[in-house]
Parts: sequence; C-alpha cells; structure tokens
Amino acid sequence: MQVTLPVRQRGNCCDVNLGLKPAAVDAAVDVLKVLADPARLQMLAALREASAPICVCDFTAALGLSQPTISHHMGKLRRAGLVKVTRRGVWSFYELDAGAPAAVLDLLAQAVALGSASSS
Amino acid sequence: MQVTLPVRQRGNCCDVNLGLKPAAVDAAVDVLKVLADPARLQMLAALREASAPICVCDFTAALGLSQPTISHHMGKLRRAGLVKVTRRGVWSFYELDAGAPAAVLDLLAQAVALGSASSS
DNA sequence: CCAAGGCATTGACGAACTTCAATGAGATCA
DNA sequence: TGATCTCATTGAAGTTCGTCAATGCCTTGG
Repeated sequence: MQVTLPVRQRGNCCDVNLGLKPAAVDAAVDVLKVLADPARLQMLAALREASAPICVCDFTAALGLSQPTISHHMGKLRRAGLVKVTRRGVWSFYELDAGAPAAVLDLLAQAVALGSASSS
Repeated sequence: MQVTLPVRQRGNCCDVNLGLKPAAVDAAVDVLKVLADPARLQMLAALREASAPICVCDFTAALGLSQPTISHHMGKLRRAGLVKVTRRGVWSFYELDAGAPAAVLDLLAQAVALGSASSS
C-alpha cells in the first residue's frame, strides 16, 4: 500500500487563469438562465420588435401556453429587470425595461441575432 | 348557464409578431443553456484568455469540482461545438473551437463581457 | 507484462425548472 | 351589488440538470 505521490499530480501544464470573479459569474449565469427558455426568448424577441407594449393574453394566444405559465415567465423576466409592466384596466402590458444594464440588453440582442442567423 | 362570448376574448390590442421561427429559437436556446452554468462559463472564459490549450486536471483544481463533473461539462461543450479536444499522451487538452459559428462566439463574448461589467 | 495515472462513461441522487389546474385579488360592466 | 373578465399566486406532477462514486479504457513507466 505504498503511495507514490508523483510530483505533477495537478497543474501539469499551467495554472488556469479564472478571469471572472465568482459573483460576476453568478450574475452572468442568472441572466443566461433567464434567456435560456423558448417561451421567454420568444417573448423578449417580440417585445424588442414591438412598437408598443404587449398584453399577456396575446402571448398566451401566440405561444399556445396557459395563462399561469405566461404569468410565471413574465414574473421571472420582471424580477430579472428585463421587462416592465403597466396595468391598464384589466390588462397587463409588458415592455422591455430600457433601464436594464446595457450589457444585458446587448446579450439579448446577440441571442436574438443567433436565432436569426441560424435560419440562413 | 348562458355563455356570453365576449367579442374580444383574445388578441385585444394587437397581434404579437413572433419574429423567430421555432427551429431558430430552439437552436438559440440550446446554446444559451450550454452557457448558463457557472462551471462551463468559467471554463469558456478561461479558454478565451488562455494562449494555449488547457488540460482537464487543471480545471478540476481551479474549479474545485470532481474529475467526472469536469469531463461531463466538457462533453457538453464539445457536443455543442464550442471546444475542441487534443489528446497528448495521457492528458486531454481543450481549446475553443475557432470553427464555431461567429454568432455563437459573439454570444460567448457578450456573456463574458456581462460578467466583467457586473464587477464595476 | 504489470502497475499506476488521467480521462470518459454509467448509475444514482437531490435540486431546480417547466407546465398546468385550482384559487385568489382587482377591475369593469350591467 | 353581483357577475365576469384578466392576471398573479399556490400546489403538484413530470422532466431536466448538476454532481459525485464507481467503473472501464487507454497510455505511460518500470
């Protein structure tokens, strides 16, 4: 049961430089997780192209999902600071939150561009 | 039990324009899901900054994860076409796949930029 | 040829996520 | 006021995901 203990157990070639701090990584991952869903990405893409806020009932019709499901996704987008809601009467109208960090909006633009590029 | 059938049951304001085709959305979501993990994003960021390929054992040491876990993540990145592997002797060296679609690499760049921007 | 090390794969477990039915909270209209 | 509509919330079922222990394959070194 002799243990040989080779000299180069770990770190054989070079030290890995993790250029991102843990907190920064978590923040980026949180945004990516919000975008990584078909319904949410489609709704965000629609909100990007729309010239006016869109109400929930229109999303349920367009995506074929139940109303609680749309509401759940919108809650996630709202908590992530990606969309803003405006209640007008009985309806809730959603729009992209222009106050979101520019890096987040740029990431969304890239994700939508990726979807558009893959259709070539 | 009279049903009233209001005229504006759905589509109150305007028709939602889903500008992304379903297949395109799924492709974009697949890439986003691959990026939406702390270990994978950190490894990709390290590979972006590294001047030479990095071997698996270095990632296990740097991220504090078990070897099978690193291998599992690398398999996902490889199947997504984001990284390439080169076996040299006993070690497996990974590097970013320069042949990946430009839109995918741009999305990765934006995600890393988001991590860097959030630390300001 | 045999022992040992690095990596990939399999199986399993716990956590998180997506979805919907049921219910509740406001708002509108008769 | 009562009925109805839209949306948010809760609870639950099914699925996916991240992680590790165990195992097998391949290469290296004695």
